[in-house]
Amino acid sequence: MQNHEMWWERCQFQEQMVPDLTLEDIARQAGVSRSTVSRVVNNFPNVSADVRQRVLDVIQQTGYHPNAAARTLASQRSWTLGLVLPQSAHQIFTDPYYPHLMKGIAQTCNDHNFTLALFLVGNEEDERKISARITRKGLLDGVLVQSGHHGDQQLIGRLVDAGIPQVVIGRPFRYDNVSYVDVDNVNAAFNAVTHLIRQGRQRIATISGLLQSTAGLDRKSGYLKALGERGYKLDEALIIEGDFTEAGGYYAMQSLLPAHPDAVFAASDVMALGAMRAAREAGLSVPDDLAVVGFDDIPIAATSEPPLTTIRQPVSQTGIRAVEALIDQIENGIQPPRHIIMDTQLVIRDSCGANRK
Amino acid sequence: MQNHEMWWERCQFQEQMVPDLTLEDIARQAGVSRSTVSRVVNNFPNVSADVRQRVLDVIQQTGYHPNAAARTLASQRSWTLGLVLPQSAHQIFTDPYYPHLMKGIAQTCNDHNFTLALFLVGNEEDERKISARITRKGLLDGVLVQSGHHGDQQLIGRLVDAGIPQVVIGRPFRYDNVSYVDVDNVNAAFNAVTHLIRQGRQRIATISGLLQSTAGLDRKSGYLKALGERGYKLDEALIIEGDFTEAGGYYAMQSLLPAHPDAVFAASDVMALGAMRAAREAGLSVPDDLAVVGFDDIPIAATSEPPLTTIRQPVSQTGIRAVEALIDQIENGIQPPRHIIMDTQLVIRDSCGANRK
DNA sequence: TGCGATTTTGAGAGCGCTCTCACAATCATA
DNA sequence: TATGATTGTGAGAGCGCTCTCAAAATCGCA
Repeated sequence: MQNHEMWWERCQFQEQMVPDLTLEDIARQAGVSRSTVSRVVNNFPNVSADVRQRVLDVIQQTGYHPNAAARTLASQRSWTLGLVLPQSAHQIFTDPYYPHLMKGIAQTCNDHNFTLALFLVGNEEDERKISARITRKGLLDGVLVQSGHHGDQQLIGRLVDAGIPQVVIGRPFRYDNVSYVDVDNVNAAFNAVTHLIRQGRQRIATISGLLQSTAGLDRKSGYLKALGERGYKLDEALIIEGDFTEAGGYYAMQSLLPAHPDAVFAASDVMALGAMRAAREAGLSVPDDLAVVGFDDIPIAATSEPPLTTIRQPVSQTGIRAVEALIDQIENGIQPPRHIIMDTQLVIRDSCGANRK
Repeated sequence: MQNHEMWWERCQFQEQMVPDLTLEDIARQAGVSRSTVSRVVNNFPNVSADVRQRVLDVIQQTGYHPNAAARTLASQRSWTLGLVLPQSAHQIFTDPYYPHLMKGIAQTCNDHNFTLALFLVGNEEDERKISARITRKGLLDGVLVQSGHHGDQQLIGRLVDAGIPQVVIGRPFRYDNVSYVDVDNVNAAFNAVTHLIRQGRQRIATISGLLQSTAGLDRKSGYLKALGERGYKLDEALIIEGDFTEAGGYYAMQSLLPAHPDAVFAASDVMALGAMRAAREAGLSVPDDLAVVGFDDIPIAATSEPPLTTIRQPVSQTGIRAVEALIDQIENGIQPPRHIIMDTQLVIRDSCGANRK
């Protein structure tokens, strides 16, 4: 296959319903062999201009489309990529992270003329069914696994064992031999907390993400690193594990309150929102009594009361890079695993106190 | 194919990486013919118990998985469903509607052993590529189109012309010959507005959805119907078209303010949130000065200030029903189009004023 | 034990495409 | 014009499975 942009993507849709045509039919009507039609269809060179045109005309008139299954069988390429969103992802599926990720992935697949197959694994049984389907040949050329959660390691291992090209989105727990793309969570959290330190905050708490996830772990590391570098001494009372939900942030903040923090870094915006709700209910003013920094830059972060200072991560971009890495792996064979780390950006709004007069 | 729950979904994953096996290989090792292995693999009856066991053993040992492309080619069934989220959907992709819809769809596909292929169409070019890919044989057994937007009618028409089994999610503009499943938007809006009337509100405004969408249109109809039935006379100054975004709701509310509404029905929660923000900035108290009802019941609706009264729609359930209808159509052939309408539920919280002492 | 009915098994013809290989046609060069 | 290199075209063997049809094995019952 020489050129991924195929003629039928340019061709106008045929209005009338056509009987199922085969290469053979086109060949007969154009007075050439099956091989020649195949060459035209696949944009191969070595077809004389007039023959090519004759074949294209017949194709145009008849509204012929090649059969996907037959091509896949003969060429051993399905032009389909799988995207697996595991159990952990399923639960927090209302997080705008996923739509954005999927948007980047779907768009990139489309650009490269790949079809995207989506697998949401909800439970153990799903996982069984899905791994069987994925490891089956002739369906997928490669797989993207959104992960970073502890429970997803098995699936990743299976794909490695099956020798299926794979790129993980999010840092996996064990990442020998696996390519992945992740945002730089450690640095992002480091920058967020450093920013709070520069505001003169003394008692900086954190509502971490789930510590079964590498994102949760890494963001906590960044928090600790920032405090450590500035000589703050560790206070366990200022650290609590959240679960990436609004309610989780709310309750986490409530239990943080007795330790009298004057700032909090939440590992997600929805948790930050929950934390602000708890603070508000406790009569604390944000940012005067409590500075808050979130993570994600979800849409409502800009319009919350007060607008939320947060970390913006390039989610779509992450998806794009993952697809590109996967396609590269498919086309050029297995290579040393690549670890792609995406930069983040601190978006300063009002909740951190930096904009006060 | 007698039974959709296939043996390989039950079978344990083979640890070692196996060479690509074919039916032929299994047949040879088990000392039977290809046909017999095929029968075992597909759970056909008419295979003696001992032979079946012998074959299953070999399959188990070798870790054989049938080739998807070969089956599709031979059986003319791909066991894959397409989900198309058109242009309009793409833009408002942060709406939690989509994740929930996809969850229902993906889960149901998995339950029925179908693979789900996702197509996000972002622009004209995408649409060309995607329609070509969809109408190609051998890739999809049927297609779900999330629609209800004016611009999506072309795609639906193409699929009808191509004779591909299809179920539309959301009421299409022209729905002759197309099956669809939609929530009862008219009634939902009717109930929401009737609820406001019962609270004694006199000047009830609406921030409608995009009127290029049937959802926007139908919700506005419900609003008008409720007012009409109670003898309220139409005041154009109380009606404004929104765009389903927070900012849209905010500006819409601002332009509604001069007309002095004492209640507003917003066609989506995010718009309701925007409206409340505008009201707050204008010094209006919700619900005392302005009662607000939204639509969707997104997660933050429960924790907004004040908590938002809204319409809960069975989004996942809608996806489930759509998949089931599509599979039915695939298995039992084209039938008279079905129109499935889902009920909604009014969730009363504080923003409508019903819970005041 | 024999004969028809039933069940189990195998042979083989596709499904619609790709791709190698050989042959035919064209070209450049001497 | 002869010769080899190059380009254009066709024949045909798969790819791995399904499914029909017929043969073989088994069964029921007289």
